[in-house]
Amino acid sequence: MPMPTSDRPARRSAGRPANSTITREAIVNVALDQLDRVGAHAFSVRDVARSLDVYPSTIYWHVESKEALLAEVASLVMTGAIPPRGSGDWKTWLRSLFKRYRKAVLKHPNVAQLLGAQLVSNASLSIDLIEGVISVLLEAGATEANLREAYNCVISAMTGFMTMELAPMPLDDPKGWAAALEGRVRSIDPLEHPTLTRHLHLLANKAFILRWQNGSQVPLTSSFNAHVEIFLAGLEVFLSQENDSVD
Amino acid sequence: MPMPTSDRPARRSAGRPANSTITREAIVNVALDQLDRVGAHAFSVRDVARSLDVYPSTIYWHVESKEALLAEVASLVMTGAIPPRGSGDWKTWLRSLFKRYRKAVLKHPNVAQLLGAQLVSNASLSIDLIEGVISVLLEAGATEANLREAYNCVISAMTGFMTMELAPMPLDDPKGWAAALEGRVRSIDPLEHPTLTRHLHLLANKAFILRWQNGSQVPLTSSFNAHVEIFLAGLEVFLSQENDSVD
DNA sequence: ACCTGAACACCGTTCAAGT
DNA sequence: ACCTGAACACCGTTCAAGT
Repeated sequence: MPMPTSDRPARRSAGRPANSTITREAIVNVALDQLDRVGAHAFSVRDVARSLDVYPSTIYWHVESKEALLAEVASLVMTGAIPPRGSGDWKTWLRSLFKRYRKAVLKHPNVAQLLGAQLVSNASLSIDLIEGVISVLLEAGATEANLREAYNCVISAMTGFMTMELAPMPLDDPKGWAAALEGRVRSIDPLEHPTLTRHLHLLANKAFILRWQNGSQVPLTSSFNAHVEIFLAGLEVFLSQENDSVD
Repeated sequence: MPMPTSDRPARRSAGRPANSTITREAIVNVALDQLDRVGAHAFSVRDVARSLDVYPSTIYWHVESKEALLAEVASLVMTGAIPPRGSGDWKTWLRSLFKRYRKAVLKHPNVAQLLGAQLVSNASLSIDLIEGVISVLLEAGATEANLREAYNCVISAMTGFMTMELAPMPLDDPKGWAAALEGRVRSIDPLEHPTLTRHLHLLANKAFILRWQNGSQVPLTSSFNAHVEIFLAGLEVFLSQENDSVD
């Protein structure tokens, strides 16, 4: 059957509709819903069209590609994640940035895959974020010689951890796969890997590579917080290193 | 035409072949080639089958799924990236780990997408890596109270930066997209974003969000090195914090 | 045991045609 | 301007059937 959905009774005829509900904004909202439900891998523009009860080609009148749609979705999730300036020193501002980013992404865990590994980030992360990071780094003592490096490290610190934390589990057979990994983890040879064996109880299902559930089911909050503090402490050391010629 | 390839003259008939060239290993090697050429997004098991001049279903006799195949490819790239124990102190070992990881991934940039954002990492990163990281962290002074956090930060520091650095550019229209971003970057309003404008020359095409080529075309080596040093310095601070009860 | 060949249930995207 | 309807060129995966 050629209908987008089989149970919807009223079929819209061609031409400009009286009630123009199919806006770009509506498409993006539905797309975010889809992404939340099925993940980036199973996300399809045909499903978005089905939810809106239109043909797939309709989507392409409002949006240029699947990629552009996902970029828009990602930037929707990111709105409001940048802290205002003037709230404390550089460490406070960066800490606030990281925490706001985490909060925003945890509301829609599947966007982490977009922000980290697809260059969607280029379109989704705002110019204001960049301006804020640079200002704060200069305030922290960054120079022409190390500003670029410090900036790149801030952006990667912001996104990197959560990209891994929220990486998707294998799609099919989630139960069997989890059981298999759990079995593999629990049957590690104590003779070959004594240290791992001794500390496995601390790590099982709460550490990268050794877990069978991802961050949306088992958040790694304390590790993320450690990650932030490690980065801030390290950045301070890094920025104070080449300052022998300044003072 | 039903043939997998149209130009190959000799078509294999069904049944067990005399020269059994289609091994699991051969499939993984061809898959790595494919991944290097087309990227994770365009990678298809049908293309792998075409390269081997067999039907797609043949692949599925040797390998359980596309996902499992990519996991195998990733772990192939990772072999040998773990430094041997006993070479210096914990900082030296971790630095060596990060540099080896970078070297291995740069040889096959498209696996970065697999290692970072898909949970392929679970299958691809080895148990030996875990054992090494834990040992070295204990040597560095990690306790039961912070081992898990430190471990998670090491793994994320290893993969996070490069996942972003090697994130794929938009597939279609790469030239137009690059020009568009370049234009957008160069036309930033100096009044609204004065700091960014002043330092844009340092960042253009060499910084996250502000670049139009990815890490395989424009490597961010100095930033990665800074990232490593920032992490190591920060980790040292982190591990020495709760040690007031020890000495 | 290992492969063919066909089929199933999907995709993203394009484009003429309608109103 | 905005949508239909059909089509194109693909996918991953399954499964009976061959040898």
